[in-house]
Amino acid sequence: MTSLQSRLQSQFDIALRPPLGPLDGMAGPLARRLGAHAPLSSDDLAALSHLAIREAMITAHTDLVRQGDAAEGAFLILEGIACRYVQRASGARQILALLLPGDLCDPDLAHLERWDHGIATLSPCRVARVPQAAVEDLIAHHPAVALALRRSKLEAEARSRSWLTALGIGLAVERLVRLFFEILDRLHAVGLADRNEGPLPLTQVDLAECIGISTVHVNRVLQELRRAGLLELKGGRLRLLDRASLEAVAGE
Amino acid sequence: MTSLQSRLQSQFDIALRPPLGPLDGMAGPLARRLGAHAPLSSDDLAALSHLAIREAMITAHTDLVRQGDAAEGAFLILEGIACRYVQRASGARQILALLLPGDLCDPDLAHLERWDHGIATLSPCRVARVPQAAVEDLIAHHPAVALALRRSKLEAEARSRSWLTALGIGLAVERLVRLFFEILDRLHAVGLADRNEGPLPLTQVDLAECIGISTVHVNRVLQELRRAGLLELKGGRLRLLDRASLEAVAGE
DNA sequence: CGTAGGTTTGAAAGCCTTCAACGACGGTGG
DNA sequence: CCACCGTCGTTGAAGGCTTTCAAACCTACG
Repeated sequence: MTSLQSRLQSQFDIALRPPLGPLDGMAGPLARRLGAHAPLSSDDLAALSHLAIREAMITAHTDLVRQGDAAEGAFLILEGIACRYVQRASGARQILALLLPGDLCDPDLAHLERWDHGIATLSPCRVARVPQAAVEDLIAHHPAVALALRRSKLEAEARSRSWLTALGIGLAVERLVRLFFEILDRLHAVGLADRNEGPLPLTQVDLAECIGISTVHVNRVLQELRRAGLLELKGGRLRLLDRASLEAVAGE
Repeated sequence: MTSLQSRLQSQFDIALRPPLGPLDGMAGPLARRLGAHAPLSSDDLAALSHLAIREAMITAHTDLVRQGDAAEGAFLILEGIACRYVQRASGARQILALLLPGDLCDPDLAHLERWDHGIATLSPCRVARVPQAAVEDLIAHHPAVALALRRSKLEAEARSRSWLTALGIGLAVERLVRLFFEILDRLHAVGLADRNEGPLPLTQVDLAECIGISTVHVNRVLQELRRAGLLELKGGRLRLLDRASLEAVAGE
C-alpha cells in the first residue's frame, strides 16, 4: 500500500470514529446506509455483513469496470470514493455519479448486455465484489433489505436528476458548490463527515469531470470561493465556512 | 379540441399507418414498446389494453404532475410528447427526459413521498392515468410484462446517462443533433416515424430546455444545420437529409 | 384585423476554454 | 540527506461559444 493510500484511508478513519449511531457497532457503511432507509433486524444486519467478502484495496484512478465490459455482479464500496463515468473517443470524460462508502452498485444492471459506462476509483478504495446471486438471495430472503435497496436506488435517481439539472442550468460556481454539498451530505449520512467539514480526496480534474467544466476553471472558481471566505479546501479536506452564503450561491 | 391539436394528432396518425409490425393490430404503443423488450402472449397484450382506461386529451404545455405533488399512480402516454422537468425558482427549466407514446411513467416512484420533478405535456397528448394498483397487479400476474417493464426502465436510465453526458461534454450543435437522433429513433421504434423523418411537435423553447442552452442559440444552431443542408425542420416535421454528416457532428 | 405564440436577427457582453508555462508537493532513488 | 520526477495546483493571455437584451417578423387563430 502506498503512503498516499494510507494518508487517505486515515482521513476516513478519523472521521469514522467519533459519532457512531445506534446501528453501528461492527456493521459497515452499507448497513448504516440501508438502515437509514428501512429498519433492519439483527438478522438482516448479519446477512449484510456476510456480503462483503472478497474485499480488495484498489489504488486511485483505477477502473473497476470498463465501458463495454460484459455485465457481471455488483460492487460494494467500503472506503474511498469511486464513480460512474462515460468516456468519449475524444478522451473527454463525464462523471455521472459518485459512489461513496456504503453504496452498492449495481444490482439492477444484470439485464443489460454490456456496461454502457465505466466504474472507476477516484481515491484509493476498499471494494468488495458481490456476486449477482448473493444480491438476489439477499433481496429474496430479507424484505426489509430489499425495501431499503429500492429506496436507496430512488435516492440515487433523484440525485442523478438534480445532477443533470445543475449541468443544464447552472454556472460553474453553482455546480461546484452543489457538488460539495452533495458529497458532504452523503458522507455525513454514513457518519464519515461532519455537516460542514469532511474528507474530499478528489483532484481538481475529478471535480471538473463531475460538473462538466475545464480543470482550469475549477481552479479559478475554487480560488474565488476561498478568497470570499466561503470555504477551505486543502490536503484533501473540505470545510464550509459560510454555509448560508454557499447556499445562496448554489441557488434554489 | 383545438385545431392545433388536430393538426398534431394527424401528424402522428399519418406516420402510424404504414408499416405495422406483427404485434400491432389493435394493440397500442405501450404493447409495441414492451413487445420489443420481451415476447408477450396474447393474454399479456389483453391485460395491457385494459390498462389504458381513463384516457384524456391534454393540451400542449400543461402540467400532468407538478413538482411537490404527492406521489400517485402512473401515467401512460398514448399520443404526443411529454417530459419530465425540473423548474427552478428563477424560472429556468430543465427537461430531464422525453416521454413518447408507449412510455409508462412512473411505476417505481410510489415509494417517494413527493415528486421531486414535474411532468408536463409539450405537444397535445392523449394520456391515460394508471392507478398504482393496476401496475402492481400487472407486474404480479404477467411476468413477461414485468420483465419488459424492467428492461424498458433500464433503457430509460441508459438514455438519461447519455443525456447527462451530452450536457457535460458537448457543444450546442452536438446536443441538438443527439436529441433529434433520440427522438426519431424512439418514435421509429414504436412505428411513429421513419428512420430519417418524423413528427417533431416541439418549440425551440422546448428544445432549448432539453439541451440546456438558450432559445436564441437553438435557433442559430438550427439555421446553421439547415444552411449546411443537413436537415429540414418546419411545420412540426423533422427530416434528416444527411445522416452521415449529422452523426459526425454528434460525435462518438 | 388584431393578438399571441413562435421564430429570427443584431450587437454587446460574459462565461468559459484552450494553450502554455510555472510553482508546489511528496515519493523515489542514489 | 539530497536530487530528481511525476502529479497536482496555479496563473496569464487570447479567443470562442453562448447568453442577454431588444426588436422585428411571421403565422395561426379568434
